[in-house]
Amino acid sequence: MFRLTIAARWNGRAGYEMSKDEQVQAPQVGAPQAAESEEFFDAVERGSVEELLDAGAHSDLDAMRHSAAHVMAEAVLGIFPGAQLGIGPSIDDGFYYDFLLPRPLTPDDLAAIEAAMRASIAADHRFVRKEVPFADGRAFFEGRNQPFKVEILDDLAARAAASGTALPPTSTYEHGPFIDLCKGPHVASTGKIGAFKLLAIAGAYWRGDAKRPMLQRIYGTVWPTQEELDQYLWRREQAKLRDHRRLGVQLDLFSFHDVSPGAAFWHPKGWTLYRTLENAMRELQARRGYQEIYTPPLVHRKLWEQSGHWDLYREHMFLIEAEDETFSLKPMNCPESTYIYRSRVRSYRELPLRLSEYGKLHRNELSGTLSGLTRVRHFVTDDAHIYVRPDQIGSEIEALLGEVREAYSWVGLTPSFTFGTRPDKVLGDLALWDKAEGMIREALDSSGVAYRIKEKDGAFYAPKIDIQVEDALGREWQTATIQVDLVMLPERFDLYYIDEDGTQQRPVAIHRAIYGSLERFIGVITEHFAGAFPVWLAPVQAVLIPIADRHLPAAEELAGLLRGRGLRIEVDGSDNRMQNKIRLAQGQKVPYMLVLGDREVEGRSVAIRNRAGEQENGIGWDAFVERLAQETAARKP
RNA sequence: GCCGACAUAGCUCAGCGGUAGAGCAGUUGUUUCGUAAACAACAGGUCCUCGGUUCGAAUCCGAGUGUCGGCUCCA
Repeated sequence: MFRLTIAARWNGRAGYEMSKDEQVQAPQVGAPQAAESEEFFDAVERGSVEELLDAGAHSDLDAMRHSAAHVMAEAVLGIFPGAQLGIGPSIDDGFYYDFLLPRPLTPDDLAAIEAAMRASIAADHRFVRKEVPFADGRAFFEGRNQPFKVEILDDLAARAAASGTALPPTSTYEHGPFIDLCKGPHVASTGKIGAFKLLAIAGAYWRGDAKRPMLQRIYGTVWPTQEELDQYLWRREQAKLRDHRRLGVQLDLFSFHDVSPGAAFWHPKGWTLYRTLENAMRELQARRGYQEIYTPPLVHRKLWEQSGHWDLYREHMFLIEAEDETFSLKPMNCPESTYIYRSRVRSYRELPLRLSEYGKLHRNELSGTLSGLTRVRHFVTDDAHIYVRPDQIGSEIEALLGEVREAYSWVGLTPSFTFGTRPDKVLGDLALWDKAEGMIREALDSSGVAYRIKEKDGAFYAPKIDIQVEDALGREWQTATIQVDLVMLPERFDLYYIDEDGTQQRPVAIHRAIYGSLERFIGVITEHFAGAFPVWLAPVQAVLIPIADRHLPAAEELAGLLRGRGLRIEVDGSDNRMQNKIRLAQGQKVPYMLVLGDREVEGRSVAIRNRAGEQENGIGWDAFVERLAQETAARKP
């Protein structure tokens, strides 16, 4: 329920598939009484989708949302009699409907549509389900000039023919003047639709296909009561306050400029955060037997021809001509690491060989997809390529899953795992793909982690385990990835090692990133923490606040002690009043404000205020230095 | 890339054919203060860029760029 409409941005494909099912083939499940159960309202308040499902009320709210979509379509047809209807499913928190209209919609149109919807709801039309023979149904929608509905029906017919089953009857729902192809379920009558609001107009390709017509989609939200609608709108406002793009400006972390779309300019505080994350990972990697490398960002096209990127990834690469030769800014680190692998003959004793790299990557993403730090054209991954013997794959993946869990515990995120299988366009022998998929499945199963399967979601060179995290608002982000590559690096670059028996053997390459892109990871955790980063990550860990000028030397002295331990400290030596200094530090979400006045200077102590407003007075300097150093080292979220 | 919207001071925004505005931030001065805003003065703009309409354009129209909401894509 906390899930926002904008969540569709990160979940677009799933949303679309759900909508198709919804419209055409979802089984009918109804729980009409559940909405009144106490569990239901508790779950709404807690915002838990899972609990809602448990309470059995999901489908009832769903029915209300889907019904609201029908009422909206009725209103749109009233205003644009020739409108052609696409699909109109319920989604998380609301609904949408797609229309082909003679002109673009304006915000004024939304107001008019809302008014017409209110009239329909006030009229309390009953929803009536009807089933007619397929041919009659098809003729009906054809006669009404609804080609998209006819297409849906034809698809159903084709599917029935393919599976040898009988043509299904056409099911429609009718309320008042409006009739739609629909499986349901719906609420009993339009009057049962609660408080709603239309939220946005957007373009959407018919059936999600960029080659098909662009329809106009109207998003709306609907809730059982006005109060719940108001709460939802309030949560949307709150979500905007923790948007990393806004916090990036407020906290002086980074900025974006039109001279380099899709690439962040990192300010001192943001870069501090960035390096702190990077160095924490370096520490983990040193402990886990990695060796860091660095390879050139600008590479000749022949490398990409050899790796397969030229055929399958070129559209995402920035190309550069120099002296009649074509180079590319690297979109991935992987191929170049093979040059280091091949720089001498490798023994089986060296494996696993774990080469990590913080490589600067550029990918030419479509301009319309760019979005803050979470979708950029330039970024850095905490990448590594691990060359292993085939028998080491299982243990290596298990170790990697442990690394993911450790790193995510630093920021209090719970990773969830997805297994992405072979996509349509791939490199290499399908038998090798089957083998690699089998290895991943085995490792996942033996490590005991719960995982989902996403068909055809692998990379073009390897199946993969993707790691998603939810931020504090329940939105899901893809960050880490673990890929088992039998093809691109080992085969295409002809890698081998000398085995125990003196024979040449092919290694397996595991590609992995734990934060994924540092940029995206920082975007996610900024929203997760609403900018209030934990002590170990905060760009400024404490601000020292002298009450009057005469306390400034003592503040500088304490700052020196803290900085001597590598801690990140600012002294507010301005002539603002103490109250204002505290206000500014709160606004910057600094973990600790240390006030020094006459009492503190005399006793070499500080008055500590944390950003939650909690107060501790008379803490000795040495004790505080020790405490902050320990909290920093602990890397607690 | 596609559909739509938006672009005014460092930030948040008002102005919407007739001399460019506010709050915060900034600078300077006064103030030296005990847990979320001391007081005053000053300064700050190619109203995104280019072109058009008009006696006159921040304002209307067109193109470009960027951003935002979606769609498609997403290692």
